[in-house]
Amino acid sequence: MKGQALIGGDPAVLRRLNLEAVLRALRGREPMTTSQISKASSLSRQTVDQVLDDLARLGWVEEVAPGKSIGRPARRYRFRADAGHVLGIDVGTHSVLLILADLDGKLIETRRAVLDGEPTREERLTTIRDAAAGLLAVHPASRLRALCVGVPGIVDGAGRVRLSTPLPEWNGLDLAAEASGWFGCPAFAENDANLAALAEHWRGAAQGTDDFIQLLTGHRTGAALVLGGRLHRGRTGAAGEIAGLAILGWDGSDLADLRGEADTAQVFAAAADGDPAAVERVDRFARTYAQGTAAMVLTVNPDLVVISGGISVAGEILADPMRRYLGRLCLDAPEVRASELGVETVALGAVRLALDHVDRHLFDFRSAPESQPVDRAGAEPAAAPSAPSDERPLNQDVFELRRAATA
Amino acid sequence: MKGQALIGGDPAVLRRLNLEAVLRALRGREPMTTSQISKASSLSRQTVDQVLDDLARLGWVEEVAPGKSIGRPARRYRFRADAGHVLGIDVGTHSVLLILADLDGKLIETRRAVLDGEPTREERLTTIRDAAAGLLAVHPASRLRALCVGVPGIVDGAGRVRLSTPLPEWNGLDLAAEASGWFGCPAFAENDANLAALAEHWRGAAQGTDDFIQLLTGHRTGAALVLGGRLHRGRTGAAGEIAGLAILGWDGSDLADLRGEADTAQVFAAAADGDPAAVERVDRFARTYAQGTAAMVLTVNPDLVVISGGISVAGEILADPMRRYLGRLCLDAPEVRASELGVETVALGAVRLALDHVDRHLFDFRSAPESQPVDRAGAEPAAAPSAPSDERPLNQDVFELRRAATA
DNA sequence: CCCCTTAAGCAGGAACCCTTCATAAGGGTT
DNA sequence: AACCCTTATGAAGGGTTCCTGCTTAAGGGG
Repeated sequence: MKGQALIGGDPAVLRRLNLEAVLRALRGREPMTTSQISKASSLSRQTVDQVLDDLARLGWVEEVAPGKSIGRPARRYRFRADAGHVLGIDVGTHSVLLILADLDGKLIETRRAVLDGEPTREERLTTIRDAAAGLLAVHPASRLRALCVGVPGIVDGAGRVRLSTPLPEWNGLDLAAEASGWFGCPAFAENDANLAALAEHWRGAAQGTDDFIQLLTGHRTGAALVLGGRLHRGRTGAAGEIAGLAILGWDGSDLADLRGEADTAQVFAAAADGDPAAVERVDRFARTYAQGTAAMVLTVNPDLVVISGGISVAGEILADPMRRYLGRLCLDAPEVRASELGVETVALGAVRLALDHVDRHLFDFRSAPESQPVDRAGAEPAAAPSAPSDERPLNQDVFELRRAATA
Repeated sequence: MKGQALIGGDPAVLRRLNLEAVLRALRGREPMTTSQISKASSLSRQTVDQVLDDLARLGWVEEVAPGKSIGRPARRYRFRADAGHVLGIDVGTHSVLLILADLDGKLIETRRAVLDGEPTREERLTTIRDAAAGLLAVHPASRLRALCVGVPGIVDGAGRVRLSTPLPEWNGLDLAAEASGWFGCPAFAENDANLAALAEHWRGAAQGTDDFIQLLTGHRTGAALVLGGRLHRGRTGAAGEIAGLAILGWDGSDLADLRGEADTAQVFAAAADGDPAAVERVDRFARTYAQGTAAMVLTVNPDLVVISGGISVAGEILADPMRRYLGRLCLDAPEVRASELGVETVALGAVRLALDHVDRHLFDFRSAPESQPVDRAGAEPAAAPSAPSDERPLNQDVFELRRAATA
């Protein structure tokens, strides 16, 4: 039914499976001893030992000093989060935010680049690329495994910019293909609201929730959907564009009234102090806001609605009336939370998306023909033991390692 | 991240993987020779031979007469679609439709049972169970592997009836648990609109489309969502209940006007003949209908909207104005098609859901801890070679077969 | 009746995993 | 300091699975 490959396995597939199992056990946790991994993966200690040996030579794991314990000290291994880096990029109209992170998602370094005036398509690209190159130059030992660029506008599944009002010069640009030529690593492009949703799911208000709606309201309002734990983009990446339905009022004055960022915060502050006029304005905003939201909530019946973007400064002042109105409009109202992630949200989501790609590649023992971006892997870096090559299946690497060892 | 088991593999896992690969190659196709399977699965002919031997002894495949060809005639094998049956049940207010199908989804037999008056909870259950038992009695050799019951109303993920207006006596009933006690096979319960969507995806207007909205309009209007090729139920199974938003008009008179089934067909016929009053009524209906649909379309941005239920008799007479209005309301309007499946739609979807369970069990080489229903498998049927046991992993069966052979 | 073509069957070899037993390396105790 | 206890490490043996190469079998066509 799906594009599931029919291929069944050599014994090598088994090995690959076990490489993955061990890696998965080690990933994101404290260093573990061989025996602990053996228990966790239900493999024999012997096998784990051999697998760890391979992984160590490939550079994916590393031995650390043994811990204190009774009996003979056990060797401990940790996942080498520094075996690769990923880059998340948030492109705004006048500035660009870049985050470099390791494979555990720990932020290594953040950088901001500014763009004055009205840059051309190429100028914008070059500025971003140069900023990224500068950031990478500070960490020369690292190997970039994936990057993701967030764009305000509609981006299709292949990473082409379909329609961006804030960045008109990028309309029609095949951004993913462009960026994958930069550093010889897979590159992705994605709508910024979608990335914000990924960030909330990862480290924000939507942790542990697999079905939620992410509202993003700044100068205009968009929404992103996470369903079944996965981003739902829709046919052309336009899922969540409910503002298109005039009757729901999302383009009406009730919303515009509160969307100028300068004024907004003051109104919310006044409402918090109990100023009747401000309370009334917020309430009217919430009623309209809830109406459009209800249409989406009734459609997908999510667990949660996250309010983010410039409007999220309101916090409970807005979330509270939203709860009230949604409770009236929906048979089965979801939770409502305001985002607490800051300006780094979108870039953080881009990091997550890049990491997802790395994970998919690491942990899908079938050759994973799924949605790989244009991949000009460039020259092989001579397979130094400390620099795992990226776009080949694990078992192939092991195979070549063996050959080299026996020669 | 997901509940992915960490288990890595014995050599037995490899075997299981290859059993599945061969089964998958054979499934739903014409009989194949060993060499053909070898090519399709990229396993060696030798291995395929051995695997086929196991599968034959387990009753999953069968040798058929060799075809005409040059050279030594090759033995040919086919998937034994009759190695098990599934049952799909559509429960209505006054009647119940049952379909028995084989593992290829071929319909074996259909039966209808009627229910007069206002049966109690138990009476309705008993009537259905007896009808099913009668149907199964006609095919004593078959082994029932799963069944699914479709219910008009909200059904949660565990198969409990949350809220059913047409079947009030079933409110709160744990239908899946109830039905899984009937024949010692896994049983599922699901909302009828959801099942209709599965049917359309399988053999109806939505073939080949992985993101679509299924509208179901009879006496009332509901909707089902298929996203990413999978049913999206929502938190409490209430996804698609857009009628709850009054402003969209789905509870208003424009729709009620056309929903009495007796009258409806006449109006559509008159509109097809060009009667201005009828055309006007259909157009007004379509406008309101499109408005509620647009809210969902803008939310999920699907490829297709399927119109089904009593209203689908309209065909193009309704689909056409729907296209027009959706085109105005949506930035990115999807295709619109009227269902052409008949009264068996829901029962057919129930068959599909039951088959999905069988497939998942057959083809997921990990022990598949996912969403298994209450499973009182009952007494083991002494493992006759022609009656594969169902709720155990394939490789365990093979193992026991080996043991018996060497003893 | 012989030749050609294709399939089936039978070793031989390699990769992988598991179990078992002996050995090593610490800490605590006498 | 020597001994014991605990736990980890290392090597050997056995079993399963898969692949490759070779020989044998079974048809059809000249």
